[in-house]
Parts: sequence; structure tokens; C-alpha cells
Amino acid sequence: MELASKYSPQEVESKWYQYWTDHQLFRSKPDQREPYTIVIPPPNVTGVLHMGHMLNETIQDILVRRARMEGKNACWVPGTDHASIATEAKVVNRLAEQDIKKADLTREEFLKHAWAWTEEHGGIILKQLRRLGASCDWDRTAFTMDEERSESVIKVFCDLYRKGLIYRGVRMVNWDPKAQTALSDEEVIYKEEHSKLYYLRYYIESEPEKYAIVATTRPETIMGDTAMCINPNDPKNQWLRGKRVIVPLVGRVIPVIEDEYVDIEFGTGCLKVTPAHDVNDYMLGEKHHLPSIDIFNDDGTLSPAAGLYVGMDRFAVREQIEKDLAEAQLLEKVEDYTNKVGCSERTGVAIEPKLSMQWFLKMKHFADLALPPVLSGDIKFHPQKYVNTYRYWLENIKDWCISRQLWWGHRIPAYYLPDGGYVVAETPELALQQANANNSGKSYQLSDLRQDEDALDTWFSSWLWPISLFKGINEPNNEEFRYYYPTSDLVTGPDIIFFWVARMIMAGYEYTSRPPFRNVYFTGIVRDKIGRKMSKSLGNSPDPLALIDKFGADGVRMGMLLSAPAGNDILFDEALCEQGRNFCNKIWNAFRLVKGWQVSDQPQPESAQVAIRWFQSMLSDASVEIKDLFSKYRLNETLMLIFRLLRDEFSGWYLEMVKPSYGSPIDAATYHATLTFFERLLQELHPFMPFITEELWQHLSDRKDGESIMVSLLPQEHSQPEAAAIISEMETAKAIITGVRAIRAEKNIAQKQVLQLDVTGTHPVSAYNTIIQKMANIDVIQTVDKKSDGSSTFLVGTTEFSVPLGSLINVEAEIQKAEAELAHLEGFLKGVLAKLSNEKFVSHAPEAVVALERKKQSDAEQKIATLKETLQNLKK
RNA sequence: AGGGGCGUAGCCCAGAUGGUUUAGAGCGCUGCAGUCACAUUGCAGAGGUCAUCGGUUCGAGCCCGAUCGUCCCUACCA
Repeated sequence: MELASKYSPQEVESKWYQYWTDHQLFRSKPDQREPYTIVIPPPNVTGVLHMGHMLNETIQDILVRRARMEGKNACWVPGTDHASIATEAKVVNRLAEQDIKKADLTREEFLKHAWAWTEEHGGIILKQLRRLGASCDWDRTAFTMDEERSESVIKVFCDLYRKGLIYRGVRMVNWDPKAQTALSDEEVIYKEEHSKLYYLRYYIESEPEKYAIVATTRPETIMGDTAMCINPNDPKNQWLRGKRVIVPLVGRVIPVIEDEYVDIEFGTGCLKVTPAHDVNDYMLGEKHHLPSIDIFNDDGTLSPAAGLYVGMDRFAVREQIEKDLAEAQLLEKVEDYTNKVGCSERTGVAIEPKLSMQWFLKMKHFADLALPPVLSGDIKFHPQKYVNTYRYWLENIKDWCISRQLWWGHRIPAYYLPDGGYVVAETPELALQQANANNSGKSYQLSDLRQDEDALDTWFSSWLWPISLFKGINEPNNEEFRYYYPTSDLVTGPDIIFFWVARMIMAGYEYTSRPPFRNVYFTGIVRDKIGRKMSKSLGNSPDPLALIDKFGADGVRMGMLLSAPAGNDILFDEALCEQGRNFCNKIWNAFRLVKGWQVSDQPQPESAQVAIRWFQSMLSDASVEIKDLFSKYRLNETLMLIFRLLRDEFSGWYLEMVKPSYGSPIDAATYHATLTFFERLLQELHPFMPFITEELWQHLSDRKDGESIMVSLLPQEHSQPEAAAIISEMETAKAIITGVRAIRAEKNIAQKQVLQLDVTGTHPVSAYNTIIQKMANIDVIQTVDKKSDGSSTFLVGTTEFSVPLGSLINVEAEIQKAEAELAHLEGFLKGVLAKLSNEKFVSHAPEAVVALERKKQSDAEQKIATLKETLQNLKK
């Protein structure tokens, strides 16, 4: 077979992905094996693959593939999230392009559009994942709003309501005026903003010539003012006690109240109180029984209740009212000010605190469930530092606002009765039954019930994901649920630790009394190579599929992984994908070499025997280490280790050691050992780079249809006791080879020119002579008492090696080299001697440590003696 | 404002419980190498007073304190 000198990923990748799915190799069914389960963090159904997904899904695929090869029954469940706000916003935008307003549609009509959009764009992202090589069990693909998941959500809502954990009430919530829905606290992001601090004059009712000054960032809310507040301990504002003041422009008279909440140092120490539009003012209002005037409409324009500026947008009012206040001489001054403004995570607009009727979930109960397992390590976080963040949040948790004024989502199963009141039930029929049962005598019809218009927060379905995927809510005793749950690892970003991770743990303990997963691997954020977040506006976010086209999926996977230590942000650089592609090419060419060998019946050279024994040790050592690294989720280090093992040790050293001279055949024993090694290396690499490893594994020997490296088992490897000695001997031999090569490089001696190597005294690794001869192109290695004149020397350990060069030798350069080394060694020896002559060190340090220092001393002394002698000879 | 992380070669990072011959990879950099698997390569090499200062110890990159720098999370200062 004639192989191209470069690896071309395109056809290889599609071929093997097809093969894997054709043979259903990603499928999992419960059996006798130990299960290994990952549920995908469901991407937004209408989303498109970005670099963050790439990282996340690559890591999951690596873990799943590794588990599979360790003999576990690996199951990776894919799916998508309905993402209510985001998707609804997209649908609204699309309708707007067709001049359709959401308000003009019925709920049913709108949902029809939303489903159409979902069908059209939904699942694109899952198709893209296939390009990456993701080994998901596609038959299990789920959606947070499919029938099974919806049923689970509704059931859980009803259950929690019956347990008294869900309540309905009027509270101050975060209102998104663009999406026109309430949001949870977690959906609000605080952004620093350069704004202004306005100082307004509030005249005293009883003393028309005097006024108090109030500093505010939001002058447009004065129409909602129902009090002014001072701190009772504030001496400078004592004169305001018990007074009544006039709201500027508005003319309404409001009382001055006193509360220690007010910061004496801020502004003038006078606070305007607007209970309807500020969380703190709301609390003050409750405490002091103040009226509340809601001056905003749901879309952020001013309502008739404001009296002024009705119908204008809140920000337009801010500009206008500044002018009007100034004109009326009610504006004392304006200062520049920096503060933090809460913005909607989805729409980006400033949040309006708003009093409204919403559904809430009591969280204290859940926090008590979810904290202990993380603190005790039943659920492990990687990296661990997130445990602190997690604990702090749970210890300060507030109730979760779960209702959204949206249509795209799970509709709240509460049904209002004509005479007031409501019932909560799984279906309208059950609701009717319940309503009639509660209501002795009277009998309602289905048409009398009016279902709540609101939908549930998306996360109210996501938090059930690991359970609902296996029907754990609806059929808690089913075989799949019992087998796959709890899942093994969760891979996600730290940004959704509260949104999702914490809440899954809560639901897990509430509904299964067990954790939803054992380990959480937090990935970092993918940034560009100079550390900026990737964003559309910066244009620094590469298209993952274009990268795959350019470097191959394996190359991109390697590029992602190389820069991704667990939990650290990753600075993505295309150059890393290039390195990945180059590595593929390297492996490809190693394969070309090996497959090109002719095998013949001939004795195995000694050098090959030594090389095989050594590489066997390297492999067993490495596989033990790889296993350990995997257990610590240190995936980038694992990949780096395999990369070096395959590129440097295998291709650079081992293959060169056993390689027959050009055109000559190889003996069968060495050939087969080499194939075995190659296969093992491919296996270790496969989870990281699935495509090229499958391609080469299939070519390495005859495989039956349906066989695959992805389901081949990794041998159980134990570190061999003699491995360390073998490896260290070879390291010495390599140092000798490198020594000779360095002389060649220095003296410009071609590799093909045969040299001689003299060993002064005892050769530390004479058993490796055949290797040294082959690798350094040496004909004779001999032990001498005294090295010959005109040779270039180097030290390995305490032994001096010399290469006779006759006239090629440059005495001056040799002297310089020896003197530099001598200086270094003498400095070193000085340090050692200082330690050893320290009485306290010798008496306090453990014997082994002291003995080691003595060994350092004698070695250094010996080397120095050798060097001095060399110098003497050179100088004579 | 509170809490946490980090600061080790030009860049990105490793360096369990302090002691393994005066700190290790990868990328980048420098020099050399062209018919022999691979220039998407090979060989050789340069490059670090482990942020700063102080302390504990026979011994500190590692432990303690302070300082500086940097990043993140949490929070209602109008």
C-alpha cells in the first residue's frame, strides 16, 4: 500500500464516524458492567456551536471514551434546552421582521411559530457535535420540553406545591422591560456604568423658603416618592424631624421618616423613598407603612400613575426631567458618578425592580439538602476552589422566582376558579376534580378553569435533567434509572454553578435522596490568545467547524486540550490546533515507516532486544501515570504526556533504535513488538484523538467488521519494579548519545561520518553499546585508561567520554568548554560543602538526606578531578 | 465593601505531605541539517536572583506575615 506523506483528516473522519454509528458503538443499554454516565449540559435548542461548547464537549467525549475503554458501560446522553427567554426573544424578533407583533397573536398561534422555529433550527448544534467526534448515544437525544421532560416538570411543580415549598405572592422582583418578564436574581448581571448623581431640592411644607437636598441616580422615579428618610443619629439633619417635604415638580407632600438604614455619609444624608421601584425602598416602605406608587408600565414607559411624562420611556424621562428640574430651579447640582446597574442576562437592558405577583420556590429547605454532600466530598468539585463559592451562595440563599411572563416554556399548572382562588394539579381534569372536591355542592366545568398564563423558568426543567433523562421522576423504579443514576461526571462552566449545578444537586436529593453526579469538572472560559473573552462584536471567536475543516477534528481537539488545565481559562490560539495537526502527521508517518518494513526470518539484533525491553518499561510506567492523571481530571497533562511518549520516546528514540538500515528487512520479533507498542499508544491516545487512532488501529492488523479501537479494552497495567532501573539506564545511554551528537553539531561533523568513542574508566551502561553505536554512528566503543590527545570530551554522571578527532580538535574551544563546566561544578561543590560543614544540618537532617549530600560531594569532586586533568592535558 | 484564586523561562502552564546532584514540559526563539517515515521534519542550544520584603527551619518555589500586581465570585449604598 502506498501512503501519502501527509495525513488527510477529511475522509477519514466522516468514514469512521459513519462506521461507529452504523455499528451502534455509541449505544448503551444496562448490563452487568459498571455504568459510566454523563449527561450533556443541554445547549440552547436553536444555538450554534461555539468555542465554549467545543471545549466542554471535547472534555466529555474524552472522559466517555476513556471509560468505555476501561471496560465500563459508558453512556453519554445528548439533548437540547428550550431556553425560554432566549428562544422566545428570537421568535419575537423573527416575527417582527414579518411585521407580526407578539401581542397580536394568541398563545397557541405564538407557540406554533415557536415550534416551527425550533424544528427549523433545533438540533443543528447536535449535528455539529458529530463533526467533533462526540460519542453520544444519539438514540437517547432528549429535549427539555419533550413529553417525558414536560411531564416530569409539571409533576415536580405540583409535588413541591403540595409540600408547601412553592408559593404565590406579590414580591419585589427583577423585571426585564424588554422581554416583559420577571427574572431570577441569578439572571441579573451587574455592570459598572458611568452615570450622574443628581442633587434635588425638596422644599419644606411648613417653611417654604427652606429645602432639603436629596442625591439620587434616578430622578425619573420621583413621581413614585412616598417619603424622605433620614438617619435619626444624623446631627446635620435633625431639623428635618417630623417635617413634611414637597416632591419637586410633582408637588405632592410626603413625610420625613427616620431609619438607621440611611448612610449619614452618603450625599446629604437624605434619601428619597420610592417603594415601588427599589428593593431597599420597598423594605423601608413595608417597615414604615408607606404607600407605594408604581409609575412604570411593564415595558418601561411611564404609567398614568406617574402623573407626568406619561407614555415616555424611563431613560427619555431621565434626560427630560433633568432639564425641567433645572428650569424650575429644583436641581442643586449634578455630579459624575460610577455605579453598578443590574442588567438582564438575556436582553441586556437595565432591570427595573418591580412589585408583582409571582411564583416562588422556598430555598432554605433545598440549601440544607445540597450543602452537606459537597462539603463532605460525596460530590467532588474539580477544581476544589468552587466549593467555597458554592457554600457562600447556599448559606445566603433567597427564594427562587420561578414564574416567567413568557409563553415558550412549561406552563404553570395552576388553575384559577371563577369565584377566586386556584388549584394546582397535573392536568386540567385533575384540577377540576380537585376544585369540585374542595367546593362542596358547587360543580365547575372544565371551561370554568383558567390556567395561569405564565411559564416556568427554564432552569426549573434543567434542574431535573439527570433524573428526567432516565424517567426518574415518572417511573422512579425503572431499570435504566436504577442503572445509570447517579451519573458519574458533570462537565460544565463555573458560570452556571448556581443556575444549574446547585439546583441539580437540590433536585437530586429531594427526588432520589442521592447525588445527581459524583464529580463536577468546571471548565474555564475560552478566551482569545491575548486573554479577551470571545464575542461576536470583537470578531475574535473562530468558527469551530472552519477550524475542523482546516486542522481536522483531532487537531482541533488537541489544540483545545493543550491549553486547558482544569478550571483555568483557556487562551485559545490557532497555533495549538496547528500543533495538533502536526502531531497527527507525525503519527501518520511513524505508521508509514512501520508499515513499510519487510519482515524476514532473521535473528533479532541485540540493540532491538534492549530497545524493546526499555520501551516496554516506558509504556507500563506511562499507562500507570495516565490512569492516575485521569483520576485527577488533569486531561491536558495526560495529553501532553502521551504526546511526548509518542513523538519523542517512540518515534524519536525507539523507532530509530530498531529501524533496519534502508532497504533491509526487519526480524519478526521486533516487528511484532513494535506493532504491539504502536497499538497500545493508539489506545492511550484514542480518547483525545479518536479519528486518526481508529484509522491506524484498523490498518495495524486485520480487523473484523464491527471491531473498533473505541471499544477495545485497555490492558490493566501495573508498574513493573524493574522499570525504573531500565529507564534510568537508558537515560544514561541517551545522554551519551546526545553527548556525541553535540560534538558533531559543534564541530560540524556529518551524521554519516563514523566516529569512535573512548570511555575513561568504567562504562556505566556498557550493555547499551549496540544502541549507542547505532544511534550515534559509532564503530568502536572502547574503555581506555587514559584518553588520547586531540579528542573532544563530555561527562555523563562521573564518567568521562571522549571522541578522538585528531586535527579537527580546537584546543582553545575545548579549554573554554571544560573551564565553564569546572566553574559550575566548583560552585555547586561549594554549596554542598557549606551544607555538610553545618553542624546543625548534619545532626538534624535525616540520614538519607545527609548521605545524599555526601554522594553529591564525592561525585562533584571526582568530576572536578577529571576536568582538571583534561584541562592540564589540553594546556600542555 | 466582603470572600477567594493567582503571580515560576518571551508566552501558556507542571512543580503531593519543605530535602532526588543548584527548578521542568509545550509553544516561541537561535544555530545546524535536503534524495533514506515525516521540513506539518530532525539534531543541538540559549533562556528563570521561582512578584517584593520579612519570618519559621539545619534546609523554603513549597509553610507563616506584610506589601505590590492581577483575575474572579458575592453584595441593596441611593
